[in-house]
Amino acid sequence: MNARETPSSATRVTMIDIARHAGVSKSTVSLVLQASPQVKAETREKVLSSIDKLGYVYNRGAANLRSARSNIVGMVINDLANPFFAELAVGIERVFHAAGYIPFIANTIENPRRQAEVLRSMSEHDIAGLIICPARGTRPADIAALSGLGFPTVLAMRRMGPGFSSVTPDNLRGARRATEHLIALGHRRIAFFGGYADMIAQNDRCGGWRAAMEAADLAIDPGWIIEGPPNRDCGASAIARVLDMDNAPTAALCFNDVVAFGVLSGLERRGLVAGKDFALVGFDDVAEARHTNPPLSTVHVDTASLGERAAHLVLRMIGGDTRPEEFVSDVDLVVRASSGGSIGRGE
Amino acid sequence: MNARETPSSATRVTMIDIARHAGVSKSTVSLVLQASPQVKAETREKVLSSIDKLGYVYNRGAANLRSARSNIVGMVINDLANPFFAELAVGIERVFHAAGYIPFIANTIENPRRQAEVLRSMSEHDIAGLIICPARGTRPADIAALSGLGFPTVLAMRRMGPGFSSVTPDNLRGARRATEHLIALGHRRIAFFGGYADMIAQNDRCGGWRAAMEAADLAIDPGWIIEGPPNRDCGASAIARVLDMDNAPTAALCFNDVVAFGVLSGLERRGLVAGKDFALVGFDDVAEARHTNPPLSTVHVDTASLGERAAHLVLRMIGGDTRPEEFVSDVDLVVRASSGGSIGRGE
DNA sequence: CGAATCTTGTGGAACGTTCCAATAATTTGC
DNA sequence: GCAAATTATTGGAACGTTCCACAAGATTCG
Repeated sequence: MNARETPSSATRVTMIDIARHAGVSKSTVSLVLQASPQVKAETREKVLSSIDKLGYVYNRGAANLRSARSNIVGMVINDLANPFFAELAVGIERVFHAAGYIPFIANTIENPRRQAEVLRSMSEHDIAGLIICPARGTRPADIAALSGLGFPTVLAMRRMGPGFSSVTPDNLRGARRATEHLIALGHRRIAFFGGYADMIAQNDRCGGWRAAMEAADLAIDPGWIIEGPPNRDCGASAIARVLDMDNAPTAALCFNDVVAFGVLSGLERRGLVAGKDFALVGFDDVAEARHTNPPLSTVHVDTASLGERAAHLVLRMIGGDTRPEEFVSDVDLVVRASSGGSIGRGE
Repeated sequence: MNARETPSSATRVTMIDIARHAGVSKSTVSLVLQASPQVKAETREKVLSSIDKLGYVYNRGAANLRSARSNIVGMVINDLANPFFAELAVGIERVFHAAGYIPFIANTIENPRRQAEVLRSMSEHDIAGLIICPARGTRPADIAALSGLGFPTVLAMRRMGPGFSSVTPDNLRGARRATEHLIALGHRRIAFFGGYADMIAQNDRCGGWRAAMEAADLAIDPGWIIEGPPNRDCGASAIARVLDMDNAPTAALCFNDVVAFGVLSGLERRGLVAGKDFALVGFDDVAEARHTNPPLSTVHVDTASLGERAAHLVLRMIGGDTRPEEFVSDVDLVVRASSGGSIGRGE
């Protein structure tokens, strides 16, 4: 039935078996598998057919050990359940796959200890390169230590200054434009929800918001800045908290879309509707943002291409060109219904 | 400054270097690293300190080669951009990480050729086990071939009968209950959107819909079944197509939430609102479902625990207990606004 | 036609571990 | 205080590749 010999015994088929079966040396088999041009077509056929007959499967671990070259790359994500990071991962994976690399993936859930564990595990596996979205609390020294490990590293969604490759959206500019949009709609009291001050991305986005507020001569109530994990719950509780203030804001910029989704449910729970009773803008423009109730105004990030860019950068560095590069991708404000028309005006 | 000697030269630190530095044999170093109880505490300390001083990093590839045991597992997902699969992946990754395994991840985007490529790549890396959500068009023989490769395989979201381990939600029952819900609301013409008939999951979900229709003695117009890829576009175009029929349905069950999201935008584009002008139910209950406009009625799947279950199953099989298990997880109908009140009643 | 060159193929060492059998060091029992 | 038993440690072979230096045969060329 099956042309292949079923290897019922536990021993695996190796290059040596192929060599014996094809009547050549193991070196020749190796050459064939590396598609070396210096083996005669006829010999190649013989070897290939033996490989097929015996059901041989290449052992990349052994090859890697001997050649000191690996086709494994690492991908450290801090929140894979956030659609933004999932989209990013998809872009990265696509490029790596096309280039013949296969990624380890790890989800740190913003936990530095977990991050340290997976980084160690990945180095033990001798990865050729790494893309990492550093968990909150990662110190620059932690990243710097990676460079001693012998593989190129690209930071995603977090810059670390010259000397480190990174790929980020233009957080500051995006946040600033989103805030200006709210101001133009007449809002004077605008809040910022989500993220922690010790996260660089939060710093930039919050900084953009602050810059816009200051440029418009608007005072900032410290109570309008609600820190928290970048998830739905954070958004829901932030909006609840802020609406009870004396000096309640009439609009908010969120650290990201997921936080904004939480705000949406928080508003709904109080019978309020975004875009009418409260103006809301997110950040990232994940696919779901256009389907929310109401559709979410947000800062569009070209996520997939950001991921692809990161992957290409790693590949370039693996290729020997190790010059670091800091790539900042352009962003766009996408106005949908959640930032609304004209409430809060005239105040 | 740094206690570690910076290995400026290209040669990596190996167990032999540690052995030399600690004044023991490489075997002893190996024993220490395997936490063998048969090495004296004092020796262990010596070795550990040398490891720390020289900045040694364990080479799992070499270990794996010699011991024929791997701590890599494979995870083949067909659409990581779908939040459902992302949630699934998170659950799986969590369990594997805790058990000391590290996953390769690959996104097949429903492409069998890509799937074949990644499976080959994973076998070449000698994975210890595999969880796969088979791409559309995967034949049972393709999966059966995997079992000859020497690692346990668990199917996720697709059964393949006894002999194969799998983990799936109760698709048939979920779809049936969702449809009964729509029927109870008075709908008589109910459509089914998304997926292809050659996908098992679609078969089951569509089958559940059909069963409920038949049980209620409702005729099915073949035009109500719109096949397509399980993504937003499919939902958007399906609703557009169906609303122009003579015999237009007043409600629809979608293959999954993402398709339902597309229907939501399709409806909006025509100025219709789900739950009022058309009743809509999704499947999966991804996190975003409660934030859509209007919130989506859907069949709740306990995704994370489904993923965890799959991972535990693989681990059990790696552990030597290779009895296959078909796990079917319970589902629940979650009624939100999109399935609405009472339109379409009375025909 | 002999040397040089090119083409094709080869055997053995090496990669960094684990495993095994054997030895060395220590403790126990009487 | 000596054999036996136990505990700690060790050297070398092995895992499945790639790499290197070399060799045998074919071809070119003046």
